[in-house]
Amino acid sequence: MSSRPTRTTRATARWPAPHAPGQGKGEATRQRLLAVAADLFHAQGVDGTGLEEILRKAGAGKSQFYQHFPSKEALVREIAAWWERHLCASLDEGPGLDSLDDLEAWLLAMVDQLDVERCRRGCPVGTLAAGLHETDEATRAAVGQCFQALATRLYDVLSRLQREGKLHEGADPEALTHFLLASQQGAATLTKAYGDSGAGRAAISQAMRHVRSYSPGGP
Amino acid sequence: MSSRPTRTTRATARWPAPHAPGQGKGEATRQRLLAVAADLFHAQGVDGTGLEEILRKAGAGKSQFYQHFPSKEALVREIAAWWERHLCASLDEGPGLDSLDDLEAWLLAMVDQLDVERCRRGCPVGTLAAGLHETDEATRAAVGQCFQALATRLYDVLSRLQREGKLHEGADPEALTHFLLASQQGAATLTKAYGDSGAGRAAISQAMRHVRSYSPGGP
DNA sequence: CGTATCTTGTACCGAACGGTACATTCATGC
DNA sequence: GCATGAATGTACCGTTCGGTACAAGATACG
Repeated sequence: MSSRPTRTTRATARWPAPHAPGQGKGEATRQRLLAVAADLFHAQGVDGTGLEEILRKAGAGKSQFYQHFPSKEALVREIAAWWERHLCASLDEGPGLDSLDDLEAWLLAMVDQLDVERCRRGCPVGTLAAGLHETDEATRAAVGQCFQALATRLYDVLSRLQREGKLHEGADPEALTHFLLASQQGAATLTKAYGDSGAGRAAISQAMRHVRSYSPGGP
Repeated sequence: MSSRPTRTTRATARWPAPHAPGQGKGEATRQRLLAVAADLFHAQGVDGTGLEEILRKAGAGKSQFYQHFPSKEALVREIAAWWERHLCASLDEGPGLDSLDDLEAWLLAMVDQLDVERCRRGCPVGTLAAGLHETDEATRAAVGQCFQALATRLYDVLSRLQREGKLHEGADPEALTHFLLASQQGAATLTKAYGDSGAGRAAISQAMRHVRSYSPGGP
């Protein structure tokens, strides 16, 4: 391993201060640890995943892990933030949700993803939430913030649609935000429990029917 | 193996066949183990709960445990069935859900229960579902069956309301069943993640608004 | 009482857990 | 080349894990 191509006598700026966060080989290891942990936590839960397994699949040693994270608990919090970054980025960078059809497509795309995983996984964030212990307040806050961030995006979409006249004035964007997020979470839970996405799709379809009832064109 | 069923000289009935399911001191221990495990799994998840902790809180030894359950995994499956029994019983024995108001009250009562637990727990069955590992098919089936049983009850209620004219003919009781179950699950997840039941209540309130849209009297 | 059977407590197993210590390797600025 | 400090590999810590073995205690029948 190691390689390190690109030696250049001048232009040292290429190897820019090891551990100046954001670059260097260590940062790559850190990102690998995060990605592997996110995947394993998603597949088997936090308590069902040992550090050793994460380390093995990321090809890292324990000392590397503890250089980047003070504890497994801290890693879990970072994983919550990791999902927040990834999910929000896919919302912010996408083409934007400009209609109720877009919104429904976005929700159904998440169920499609569950199908790709053979309906044996749930929502990654929901899995983190369910795995919280009663006393672990710091992690709960991190997971809550992740949902909060998603809710904010959803709220922005709904209130913009309302401003554009695509949703009645009487609609309550905040309530609908919680409603859609809950539908999504519940759909993921049922999909995983049944090992089939049929019930989840039906739930989301009904949920969107409700949202459309606030559409000027009628449901 | 063993058993020794119902020898009767006369009136041996006092010690009625140890392990003839349903009586004896062993059965009481078994029930204590089930109740303690159900509570701990609910609070900290399956993987977050060790056998020793269950044993300690139930005041039992390991040999007692392994007399009743062949493994921890089998215990988890029994816990799924345990919740199925308890939740269905509370539905079957209750006064019955004879109106949409009853239905909404039932859903909100579950959120009330979350509040009692300071919003630090989710739905007990949903927690089991989320804790499933990708490969643990037997347990997934047990959890799925628990949801299925609840869905059946819900479906019966909705189709009866429809038969009684309290729901349009156009309503789809099966789809609404999945929809309500998902809303309930999602509400529980959000409640636990936020540490607050506000969002969950809003979601359920919106969900019932949708169901009521199929009510003849209008939403 | 004697004995057979069931029930219980506890010591123990190997493996895996989260976490620490520390010596080595590697890249880099001087 | 050399010193420096980050990056890495690995051995090890005490604890807990799920599960087993087994001896002592309790109970019913002859």
